[in-house]
Amino acid sequence: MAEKVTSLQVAERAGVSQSAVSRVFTPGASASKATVEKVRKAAEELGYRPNVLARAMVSGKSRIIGLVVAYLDNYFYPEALEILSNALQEQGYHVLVFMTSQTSGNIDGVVEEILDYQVDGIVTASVAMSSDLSQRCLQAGVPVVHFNRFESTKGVSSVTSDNYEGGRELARFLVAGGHKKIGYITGWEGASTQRDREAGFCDSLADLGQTLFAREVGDFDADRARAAANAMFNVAPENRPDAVFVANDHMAFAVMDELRFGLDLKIPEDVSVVGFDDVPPAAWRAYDLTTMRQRANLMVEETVDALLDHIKNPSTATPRKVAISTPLIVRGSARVPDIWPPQEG
Amino acid sequence: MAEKVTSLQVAERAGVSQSAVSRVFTPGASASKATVEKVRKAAEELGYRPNVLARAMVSGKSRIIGLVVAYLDNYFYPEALEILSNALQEQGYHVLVFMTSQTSGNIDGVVEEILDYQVDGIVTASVAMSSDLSQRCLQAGVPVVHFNRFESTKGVSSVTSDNYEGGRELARFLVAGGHKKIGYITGWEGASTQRDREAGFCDSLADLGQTLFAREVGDFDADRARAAANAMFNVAPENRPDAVFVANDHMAFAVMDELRFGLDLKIPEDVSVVGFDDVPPAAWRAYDLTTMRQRANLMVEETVDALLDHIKNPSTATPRKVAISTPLIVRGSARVPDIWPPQEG
DNA sequence: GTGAAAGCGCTAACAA
DNA sequence: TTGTTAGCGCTTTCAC
Repeated sequence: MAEKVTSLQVAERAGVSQSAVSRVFTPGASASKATVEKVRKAAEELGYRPNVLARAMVSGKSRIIGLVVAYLDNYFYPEALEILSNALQEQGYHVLVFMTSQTSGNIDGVVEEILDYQVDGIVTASVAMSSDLSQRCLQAGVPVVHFNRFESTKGVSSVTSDNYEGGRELARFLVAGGHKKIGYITGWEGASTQRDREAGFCDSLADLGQTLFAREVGDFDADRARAAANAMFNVAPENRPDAVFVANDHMAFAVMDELRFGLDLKIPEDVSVVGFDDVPPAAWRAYDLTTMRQRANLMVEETVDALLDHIKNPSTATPRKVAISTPLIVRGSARVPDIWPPQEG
Repeated sequence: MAEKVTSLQVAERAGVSQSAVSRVFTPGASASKATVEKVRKAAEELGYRPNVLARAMVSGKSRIIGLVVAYLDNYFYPEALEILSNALQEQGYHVLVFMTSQTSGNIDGVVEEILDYQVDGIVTASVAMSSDLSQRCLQAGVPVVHFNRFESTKGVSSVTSDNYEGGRELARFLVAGGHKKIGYITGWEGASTQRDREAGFCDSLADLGQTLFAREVGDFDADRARAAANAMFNVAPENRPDAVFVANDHMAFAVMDELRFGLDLKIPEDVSVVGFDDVPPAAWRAYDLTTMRQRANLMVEETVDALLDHIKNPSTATPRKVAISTPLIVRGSARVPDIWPPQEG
């Protein structure tokens, strides 16, 4: 077992001081060409690599970002995680993952654990933490950015889609498609994403002279969504919506299955279905779901941007509340208006 | 910005030595009831929490596990990641994620980076690393376990499904179902999972007096699988397979879509389709895919078990090669034999 | 440009 | 049981 090689050993072999070795491996440091060469050679021969943890201790920068994430069964998150992790890696950071569940209210405990690792920043994906805790992070000088969850807490940044406007657009689309009895299956009602999507949808509906024809709670859960679909559609034909907005794709797939296979309804002939997220299966032919695209790449970009800004300029950086616009992806699960997009003027 | 609270400050406030504080926060240490109380109180008041990194430096144990993972678009991995992360958390470890791509052969570089974090162990999910690198890890005293990828390298553990036996079972199922022209769409041919599934499938076919009727390469990629399906099925009817085993579910969905919507074939009437993994969408009614279940929970259990064994008993632990059996999940995408499971005797 | 020296916050002997 | 002491491997003044 070839034991750990330290900078001191490299120094001895290169015939320089230990601090010289440190400088060679420190990006912004100065060393003569000769020294650099000697050191690199010795390091190479010994298989030396700097100990990130030791560096973190003295510099106070761990280059670790803590990520709190709740549920990976919504396929938006694996996608986002992949992009986020890659983006951070490119900046020389790495992601320490902390799983938690939305319901098991131990999120605060998880965040404490994260802080113990002296992370340089925290990203929470779709989980809410107490504003108490947010304060603790701020006080500890650890910037927090909420991904896909708007948080009004002062001082923390959040990056989401423009869920409100996305909801509005969906309503316009459905109404333009001639639908008169429009239903909505909600996400988890504690989530800002859910609230914003619903508010935008209903406001827009109102603008167009309609109101929600039916509403059921889905909690962002496939099983509950299925039940919601049943409650909403397993009724006399005249009480059946002719279109339904399901608060995210994950639920929408379950709803479509229930509609087609459970209730023998045709999509979009009997009922139009639209979702939100545009996760990969939305594009699968069996679903072909019309949905609002959450642009994970842009969201991540903004997240990383905000995070690094706070890390690098602790005093001057100002919290951001970013809302990314969501293009409507028109596919086959909902009747398409004759005129779409709407004519100008 | 309430600056970092150190154990020294707690010590002063509690009127004890700094090491007393350390002991109170070290699981297996001894301290009198009185001391414990004083220290806990002081720590509480100051909001003290031990610095994991400092602890790691001196103890040599970081309680960080490095996870190298390639592609999260196969939904088996998010699932596995979630279970793994939770299992490790329960043992007081955390997961540092490193993304890489199968193709971009920089896996070795990634592993070097991992080592820099002084991780206590490494899990690679479905990626191969050079045996050179495996050696480096062993030499550094960092145990490696390969998840879902068999590696013959001496000294490293691997946990997979019993892919060979799974392949065999699928062949038995298809043949018992009366299929005579059986095709196979491969995964990435460099993967042990792919090789084992195919070997088992073909060996079993041979035992039953058949051979592969058609074979196309799918590379575990949805697009390539679609193309493969087209190449295999867009032919004169008599040259068309009556069943196809697709090397994983992720590809199977694309194949089913292509068969139904591209070629207007009925599943399972015109062609039976079976997959491997049993990811959540396999159970969605629109696919209802008959497939071999990879039991992620058991696989993770074995992975964690092996890893901790190596970490805790560096000298005595012996590398393990675990293969978890895979139950066949019979759904509607393939014709079901009249007699199934086969009668004994 | 370079080396000496002082720690970062903690654990682990060692004495007491 | 407790306090004292010596580092873990590194970055960073500070003289030279």
